Amino acid sequence: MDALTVTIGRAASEAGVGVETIRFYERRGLIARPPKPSGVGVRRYAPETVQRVRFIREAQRLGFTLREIEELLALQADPNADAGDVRRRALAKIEEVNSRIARLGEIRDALIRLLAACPGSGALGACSILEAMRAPDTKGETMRNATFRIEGMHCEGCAKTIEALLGAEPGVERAAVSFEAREAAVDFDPDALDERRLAAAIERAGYKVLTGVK
Amino acid sequence: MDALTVTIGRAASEAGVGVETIRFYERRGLIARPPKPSGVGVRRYAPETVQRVRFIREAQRLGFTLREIEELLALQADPNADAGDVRRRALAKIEEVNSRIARLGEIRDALIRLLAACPGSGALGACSILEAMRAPDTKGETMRNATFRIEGMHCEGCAKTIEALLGAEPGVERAAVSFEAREAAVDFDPDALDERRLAAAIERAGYKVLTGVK
DNA sequence: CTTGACTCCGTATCGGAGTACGGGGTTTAT
DNA sequence: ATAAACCCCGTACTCCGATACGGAGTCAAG
Repeated sequence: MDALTVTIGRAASEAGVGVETIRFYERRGLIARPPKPSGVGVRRYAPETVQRVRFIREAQRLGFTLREIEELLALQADPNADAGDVRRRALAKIEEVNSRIARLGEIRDALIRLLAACPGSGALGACSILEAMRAPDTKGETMRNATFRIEGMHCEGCAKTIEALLGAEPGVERAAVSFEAREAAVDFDPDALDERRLAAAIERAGYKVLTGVK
Repeated sequence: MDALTVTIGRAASEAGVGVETIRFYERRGLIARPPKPSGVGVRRYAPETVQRVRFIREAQRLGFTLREIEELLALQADPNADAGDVRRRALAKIEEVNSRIARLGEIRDALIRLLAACPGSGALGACSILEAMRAPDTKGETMRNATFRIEGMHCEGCAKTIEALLGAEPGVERAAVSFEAREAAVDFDPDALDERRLAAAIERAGYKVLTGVK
């Protein structure tokens, strides 16, 4: 019973986590599970394990996921690893955090605009906030957009042909066909026609539309 | 077969979601499941349902969770509801988003500081970023903090008594006992003593410590 | 009237990070 | 020596928002 080793409960409280969290990290392979002395009894954790758990928590605080932390730990054990690898990861994380902040900023701005336009009390029917949620975004409102994956095009000319015939369908506002991507993007009025009709139009020209494309 | 009603696939594509999403919302009770005509066959969705799904997506875009959206929808159906209720929710959401942004901002700043201090390449042992994760925070480093729930205190005097005797234990840096909260918070040196000893000290004075308190 | 697409419905799975439970065995303080 | 606290381990559940699967039934175009 090495005085430097500790039981799981002690290790957990020293690292500032729950016992179950230690076990969870073991299952995830983030920390090693120390062997039981002579097969039965109580495991004892080395101080390095506690350090490792602290490392994990600190990295989490910095926004890294457990999966990423796994990689950082692997890096630490890799003799060929370079400090630049860690630096690149930190940089990527900053980018990621920045884009999450930007996204949240957009949300906040939209909410603030709604709040500014809101009378603040009265009947719900007049609530401009609910109103805004009912009528999404006020642009491209009635148009629907569909994308088709097309087989059988031989050249740019085929693409232009399809583009023209899609544009000729009543209700189609805009049609773009890419020969390279083998795809067609169509903006159309859902009251006038639907995806099926558009696909049929393409097939009538001798091409094949793969179904189930998002 | 009312021309205004649509099948689930059509409803989904009009609302810009997948078929499974519609079903999921039905299970969650966010939208009503239309009855099947004469018990079998295919359900038909009213346009209001599509509107409702659009509302849900728009509210999601604004940062509301499905649970919150459920409340917004209930509000819409409530004749006693007021636009102020919606306004308050929007405001609370803004606060929430702001605090998430602030949290992410802290993370980003910490990462930026680490990156600034980082040499950028070389051996991993010298990586200041990993180093910072190994040694969390550089303040209050060796002290441990514990909280105890205490039964048997009669007045503020009891709390002061416990506070004094905890402070007298070797290794205790700071002890605060709240009579109102029935709790003690202790900062102590984990190398000198542990929670058990502190609890024992409290019990020696005639109080009861409830175990398993986080 | 066939064929292919769509629908029905229940159940299972994902990902991320744990938390909870239950029926044992082990330690430790008194 | 005994009770209280702690540990072991596997499995299941939590939250959140979907997505996927599979076998059977239904519908519409050609």
